[in-house]
Amino acid sequence: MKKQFKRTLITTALPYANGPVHIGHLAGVYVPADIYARYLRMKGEETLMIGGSDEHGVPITIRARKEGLTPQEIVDRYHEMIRQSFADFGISFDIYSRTTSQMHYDTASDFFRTLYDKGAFTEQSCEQYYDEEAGLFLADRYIMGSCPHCSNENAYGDQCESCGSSLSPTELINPRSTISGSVPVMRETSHWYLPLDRYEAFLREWILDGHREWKPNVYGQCKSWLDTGLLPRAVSRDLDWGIPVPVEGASGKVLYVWFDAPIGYISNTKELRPHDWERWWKDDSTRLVHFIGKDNIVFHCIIFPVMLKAEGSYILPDNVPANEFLNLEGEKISTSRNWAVWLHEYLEDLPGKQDVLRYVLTANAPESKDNDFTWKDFQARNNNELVAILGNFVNRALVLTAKYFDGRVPQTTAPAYEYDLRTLSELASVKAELQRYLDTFHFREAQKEAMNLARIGNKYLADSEPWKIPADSPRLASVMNMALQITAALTVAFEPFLPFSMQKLRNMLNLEQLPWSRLNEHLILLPNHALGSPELLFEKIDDAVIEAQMQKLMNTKKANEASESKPYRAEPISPTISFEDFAKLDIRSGIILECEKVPKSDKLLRLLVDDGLDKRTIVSGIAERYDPTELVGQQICFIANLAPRKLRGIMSEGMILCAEDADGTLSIVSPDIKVLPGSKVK
RNA sequence: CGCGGAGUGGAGCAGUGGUAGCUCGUUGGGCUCAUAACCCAAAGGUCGCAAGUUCGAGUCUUGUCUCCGCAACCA
Repeated sequence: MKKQFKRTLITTALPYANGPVHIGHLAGVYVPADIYARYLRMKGEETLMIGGSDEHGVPITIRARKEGLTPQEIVDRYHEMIRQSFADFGISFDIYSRTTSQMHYDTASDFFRTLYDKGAFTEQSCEQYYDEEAGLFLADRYIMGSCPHCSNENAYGDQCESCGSSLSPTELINPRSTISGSVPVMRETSHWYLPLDRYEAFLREWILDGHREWKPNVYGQCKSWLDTGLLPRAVSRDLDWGIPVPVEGASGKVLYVWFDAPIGYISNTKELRPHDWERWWKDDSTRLVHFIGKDNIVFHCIIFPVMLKAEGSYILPDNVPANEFLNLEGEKISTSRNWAVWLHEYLEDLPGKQDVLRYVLTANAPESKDNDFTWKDFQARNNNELVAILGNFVNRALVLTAKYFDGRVPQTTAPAYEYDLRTLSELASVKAELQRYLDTFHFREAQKEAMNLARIGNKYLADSEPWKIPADSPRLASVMNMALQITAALTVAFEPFLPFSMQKLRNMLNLEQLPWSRLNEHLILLPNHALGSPELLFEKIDDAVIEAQMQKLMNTKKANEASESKPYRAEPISPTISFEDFAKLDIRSGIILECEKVPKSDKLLRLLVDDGLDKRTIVSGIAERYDPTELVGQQICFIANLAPRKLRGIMSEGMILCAEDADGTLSIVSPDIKVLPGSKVK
């Protein structure tokens, strides 16, 4: 049984305010959400579309520090930029707010407090690095030290940017705080956790049984999380940028950004509708729909619903139409590598072409798998579809009317031709198909169906050949009347997809915006209605324009290559050590007796090594370079007195010495003549 | 055997048991009102591979290969 809803609340993923937005954002989330919202509004359904910037979290504080600004200054800048981009592209938010608003602070605080008072959280302690001088706990990114792999002295606590290894802060050698420069100490801290594991049964029933209609990528991802088993998730952090945890004795702690952000949907609704927001969030005749990218599935299908469920008075999402990712010219869009088409730059280079991008991104939307945006495809879709089919039909209809009827809608005459009736019935079926696709979030197909309407129009003109009909024939009047009615229907069918162009088209028709229900009417334009002046709806895009864009990307690529493959320079030599320090190292030669790949790992080999006294197991990350079978019998050098360490469950007793080339290629260090196992290396 | 998604004519996609479709591109023809646009027609696919269920499979089952993403991981 399908549930009857009275209104729809659409939320869009909150973009993170530490950079501008690009075509991937638009294609994955905002264009589909906007199409859906416009469609519902045209149908006269009560609809809200909520958006806003996500402005907390560690990366923003790091960017602020790097640029010598406050986090607030950073988010002010990008919030404004993002807001402007969305406005420019006609994303029709009812509100676009931000998570640094007072309303959001209050709402998120209250939400946390309610769950806290209900005992919905658990509290756990753990050890974390603490900066005594600055007086705060350090997030991974705030700790630097020497990389244990490549000895780069400026590795971060979560990653070494020199060798690309991902790290945990405790691995760093000589860790130091990036805030004060002091040496951090381990200190116990405690955090609140949302015990997701307690909600497994609820989630299983709600999603796996109750929402089989969700898209395969969403449903599959949820099922996988549930089958793996859920763990309690921390909802607080030791940080000074965020919403303070509203609990006594929790100073220095803020809400984890992923706890805070989705509540932003609620805060922003409240800000927009202070008096009746609860109708949108707490009335089960409201339908809640989250538009997101695939990276956010777990937060919107698991964590946020659990938060809402734990609070108790909120409705849950009815659907979460998550899209996959959009690539650019065959490569992943990357902010840090500047591999993107930025919305603000697009509008500078191609002014007035918002709808072209909207059209292309919808036609090629990553609805079921990752898709690729190419400038060639962009040009082809503009020239062959928007210009040649839609724009051209409109132009034909208007130019002919201007020519034969002085720009006034001619009187249609009965009896209607059989061919006219058939064309009218096609209009009705276009409407039905459009609705079917829009209702199920198949925007790509829906847009194609709208384009069919223009095809029907072109075919109607070609078959009816009004240019061959005598000027005084009543048939000419009814043919042109029909062509104009189809044109008017186009303003309805394309309105959700191409709002700017349809406004332009309505001006040409001297027509106001119509509700969805009138899409299949054939009497939209009344006889003798004066049309506005015709102009071109879309323009062809020249090769030169496309080449300029591709050149821009090529330049980016070159710049990236240049910075990546800068002339090789060896790593700086580490600080001088004493002979005593060196003597602490016990380096030996050995012979590999056995060798096999460690299961479930990409890079690890488990080696059994004869060290002259005994056999020892060493795990080494060389599987990508060496075939296990060819290593047996190979002489190696290894550090014999290194503290053992577990790797993927196997205790590794030592470290193989390898030379690592600039490109990361590994080469085992080996004595060049046969030596006895256990021979000292010095 | 960590998890999920995807593999359908040159390109991009639809199609969850009953004659394999759509858009673009290609080729040929028509038209000339229109931004050399439009209309018609044709060519082009053993639906990744293999086995199975079935009267019948792109569609269900099992196995397998490839691509994408996530996770893990590099003493």
